[in-house]
Amino acid sequence: MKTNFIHTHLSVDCVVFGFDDKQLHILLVQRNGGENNANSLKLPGSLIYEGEDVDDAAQRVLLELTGIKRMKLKQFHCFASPDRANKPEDMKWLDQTYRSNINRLITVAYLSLCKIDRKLTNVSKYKASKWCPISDLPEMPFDHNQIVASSLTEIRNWIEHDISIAFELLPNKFTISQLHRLYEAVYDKKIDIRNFHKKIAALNDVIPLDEKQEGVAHRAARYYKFDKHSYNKRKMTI
Amino acid sequence: MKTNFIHTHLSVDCVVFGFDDKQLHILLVQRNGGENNANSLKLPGSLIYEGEDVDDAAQRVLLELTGIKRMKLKQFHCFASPDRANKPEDMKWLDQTYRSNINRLITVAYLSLCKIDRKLTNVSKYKASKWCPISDLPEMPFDHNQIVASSLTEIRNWIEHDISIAFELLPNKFTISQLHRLYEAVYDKKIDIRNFHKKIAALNDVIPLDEKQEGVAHRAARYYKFDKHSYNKRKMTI
DNA sequence: TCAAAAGTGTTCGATATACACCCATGC
DNA sequence: GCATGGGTGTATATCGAACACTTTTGA
Repeated sequence: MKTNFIHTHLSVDCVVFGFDDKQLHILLVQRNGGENNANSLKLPGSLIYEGEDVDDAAQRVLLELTGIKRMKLKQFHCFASPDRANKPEDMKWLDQTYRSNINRLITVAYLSLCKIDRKLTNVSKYKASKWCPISDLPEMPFDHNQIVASSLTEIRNWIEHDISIAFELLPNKFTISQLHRLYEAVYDKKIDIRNFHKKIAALNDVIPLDEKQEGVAHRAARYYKFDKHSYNKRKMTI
Repeated sequence: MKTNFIHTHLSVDCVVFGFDDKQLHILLVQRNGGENNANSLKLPGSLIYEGEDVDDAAQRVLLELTGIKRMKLKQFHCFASPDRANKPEDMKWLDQTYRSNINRLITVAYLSLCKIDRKLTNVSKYKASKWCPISDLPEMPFDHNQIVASSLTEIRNWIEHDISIAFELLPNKFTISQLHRLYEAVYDKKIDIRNFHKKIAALNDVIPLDEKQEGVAHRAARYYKFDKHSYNKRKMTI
């Protein structure tokens, strides 16, 4: 009985969302060490270090991936199916990568957000990272496809409880139309534009600027900004 | 660098809520093996077995604790602070209990629900279990107090997304008044009783019975039941 | 002048909130 | 008859949903 208790390797995997004005994307990395299966993309992740909290491990993965410190992130689920890491190619990759006899791998999944046009300074082991539209994801190792699927419902909940995260996906100056398309992408449904304007106008922390688009072949849209500080202060006091 | 990756022991801990018509309670167990600190209560939990998913481990803990199969349960957070298991008395208890050199212990926390007057057939290692009101919890080992604190916001979210779980906390036949007190306890605020009646009347799956209270020193309240099957069917089709 | 996207108000129904009195029962 | 909790209705405010035309700009 006692001997049935196991210790296990624990990893974090990060689902980093981006938005390109049309659809949601996810940041994937090349699985390195697997030269033979060259087009093998996966979620960025890592085993946790000794003395490292899982939140810190996720921050570390994101820093190595993007060069950005203290990104917004949210733990959303622990995936621990005993079958999740037992495909032969996945076991082989684990052996090659960590040179450690990994009998079982459990992962804690995180959501994060990144402006898609942000320059990423990849300081990590990853050869390359790539934005993939969620409508056209490759088959990924382990249960990464399942993790992404469940992250989609999570990002909706998150936005509902905290609008400020929507603005992590947009440029600092954005148009209502961009925000509108983002919401349509997140909720995967049409949203009436007039009602949407009203809703945004009611938000004190989304502030219209005097600036407008230039050089567009149609009426120029006004730019807005999001006042993070005032939003956070307001949130505190409620 | 590679040697910094660790494997860790992984446990599940369950926060089982009950309701006694006045306040929420949590089911705690005696920490066994700790004869010297006799009044040491903790959350029921266990290390996971080889080949066991965390959800299954939580189900197993609940079965051993209550004798009930397939209780409703919900994973809500993974607690992995490196400091969470380094109090001397906690380390000593781990050694005694698992006879295994546990360098680090990470836990996945679960919410569950149980009718407080249900007879529990404790088939487990636990000497005793005890319902404790959430307003008067003992100091517990590890970060169990913190786990309980965060479970409180979780149970609100859960009820909001799935009313049916409220009825896991009440007898099969209940009065509106009981349900009302439950909601007041969960949200920790007064709720207008007339509006509450209206709200419940609008729920198709809360069904008034012909039966009433007997032997009470005031007007007898009507009993209601919750039609789980019709609720689930309805939920499917939406 | 045309194409393309921006911007703008009103109405309606549903939902949440506030609020106070009579009813049934056992003692 | 009184103490205790059960049960009921109305008015108002708020929110979300539906719906179509005019404006600005570059090509």
